[in-house]
Amino acid sequence: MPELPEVEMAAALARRVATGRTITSVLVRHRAQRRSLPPRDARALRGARVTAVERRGKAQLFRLSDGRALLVHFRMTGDWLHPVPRRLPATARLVFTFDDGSRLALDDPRALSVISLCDGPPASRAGPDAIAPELSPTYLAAALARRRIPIKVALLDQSIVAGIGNIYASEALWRSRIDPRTPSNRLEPPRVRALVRAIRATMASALKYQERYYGREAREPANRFAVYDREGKRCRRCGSTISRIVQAGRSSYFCRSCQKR
DNA sequence: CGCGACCTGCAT
DNA sequence: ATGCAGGTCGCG
Repeated sequence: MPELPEVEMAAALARRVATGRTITSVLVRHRAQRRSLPPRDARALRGARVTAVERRGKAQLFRLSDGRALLVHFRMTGDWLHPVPRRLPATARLVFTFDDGSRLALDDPRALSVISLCDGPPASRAGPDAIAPELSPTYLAAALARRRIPIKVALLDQSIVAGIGNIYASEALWRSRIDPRTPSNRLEPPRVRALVRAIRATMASALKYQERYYGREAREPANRFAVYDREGKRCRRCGSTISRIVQAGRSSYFCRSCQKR
């Protein structure tokens, strides 16, 4: 579930559980997670106190009182599980135990999540966060002018904007009426402005959705997305049929009649 | 650039 | 059985 809004909610949960706590043990249950967090690193986490949990794009950063940091990336299907049931679900790939006895588990059916221990604040070449004021039309226009990749592919590039993934890229382009195939350097300033507004609106509404439904299983509104995964259905704005194309190996959904190049 | 690899589960 | 999935990296 993890694009910016989902990670934001997950980070808030981790913050509530872990801030001010000392890690007493780290259990790594899957080989894939052992690759990024080898046993010696898992052991080296014992006794570390978590001073803060931050989010940068889709990554979460657990700051430790000794200056080190734990970097967590959910990739495709990761999420936090809390509280952790007595009987661990098979998909619980890693479990933290804290000094107050509480536990926090990384739940990830596909086990693609990455957790790694850094000596200091990790250097990142991520662009501005999708909900940060630094994502200005001026900044984005300049970044887009430097390439000529399709705008949908540009939105997935975390070094341009951090936090947007495959779903919200399609959603933001639909909102701003931009064809996902438009070369990034051919977007005129007014359309870049519209795109920035659309990104913010898309993230805001997803955040609102997350606040309502995060951690609950049932009752997902069927109309959550305007275009994502709606191939063949009707466009809510103009009634035409939603198309699916593949860009950079990922599905893009859009309305050919109201999204223009 | 696109494409497979990394993993597992789900729908067809 | 096949193909697909909300992400990223490294390869040719």
